[in-house]
Amino acid sequence: MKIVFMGTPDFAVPVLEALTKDHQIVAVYTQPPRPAGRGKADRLSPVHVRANELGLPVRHPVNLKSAELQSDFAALGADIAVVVAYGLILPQPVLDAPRLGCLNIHASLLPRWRGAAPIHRAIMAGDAETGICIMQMAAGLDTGPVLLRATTQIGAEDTTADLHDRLSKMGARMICDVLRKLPLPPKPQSDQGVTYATKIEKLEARIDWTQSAVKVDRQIRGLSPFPGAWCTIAGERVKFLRSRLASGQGQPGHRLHGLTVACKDGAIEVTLVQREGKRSMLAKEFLNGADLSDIFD
RNA sequence: CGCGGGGUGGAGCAGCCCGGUAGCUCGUCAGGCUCAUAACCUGAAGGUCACAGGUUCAAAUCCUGUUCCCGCAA
Repeated sequence: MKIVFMGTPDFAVPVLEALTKDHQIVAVYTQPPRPAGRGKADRLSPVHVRANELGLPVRHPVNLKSAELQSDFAALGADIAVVVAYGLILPQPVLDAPRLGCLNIHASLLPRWRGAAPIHRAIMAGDAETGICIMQMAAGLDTGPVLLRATTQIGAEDTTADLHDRLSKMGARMICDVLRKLPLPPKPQSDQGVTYATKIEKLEARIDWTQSAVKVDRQIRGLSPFPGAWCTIAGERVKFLRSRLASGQGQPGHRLHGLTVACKDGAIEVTLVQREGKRSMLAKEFLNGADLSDIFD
């Protein structure tokens, strides 16, 4: 099939790669290069980079509001568009342009966690499972009818990075399935159980040790690796990237032993950390180095 | 040229400001102790101190350039 691919971050890359095997990608749409990272230099999106490597034509409009851009899109004559974490609202004319419409890969069990950060939110909420939904795109935010759905368990020590990886691969496999089996019966989303996965704010990353151990643990795992939950130790900012619940009691923020820290109730054990200016390291390695303050805040 | 931290035996760090025998916590290897252990004791191996210049009697340490890694911000 002739496919238009629309996506931006790493999550979308495996999907693009999978599609190129059996289909013709007539264009790749992605977010425009923006100044990012350390230098301030314009940086291409991960999808943009991969598309270049694959020799695919890339388009990166700031939005799709103009009639001209919309007719350019329609002129591609695609059978279908596959959209995954693109980051732009698609106007109705765009949704209608491909012969078979637009399909979206969403990393949650819709209608739960519609929106921008479904993986982070699922972990932070302590969900036992999440998954992938492939839906026929409609006007609203992640409201379209679902064509294919699959679930995966969220392990007690899973981080967003872990799930992100797993779900990305699932999505890639599933979209290929869907394209092979079309047409599939669209199943409208329930209007019960709708929740929204709002964008992650930097402010959410600061650890508050007066929260329960369960919440702190979910926060650490949910925000790993980005933006990374953190606190300060003797004035130095330290990110915690993996953790698990531990036994123990104490003053919130006080280190009980190793990297086991007391919360409001119970404690958590941090297993992967990253100091400023350093790469991430196992708790064991971290503990070999500096002698630690006993109070984290 | 957005701000900033760092590259020291296999790992994590100290030493650098105030140049002059390379140290700590682990790991590894050998031996000992122990019913046993991620425990303990003894000993050993292992480092061109990122790279290249410069200053100096002498540079991990001071100066310059290069390169790689990372935090903030976006």
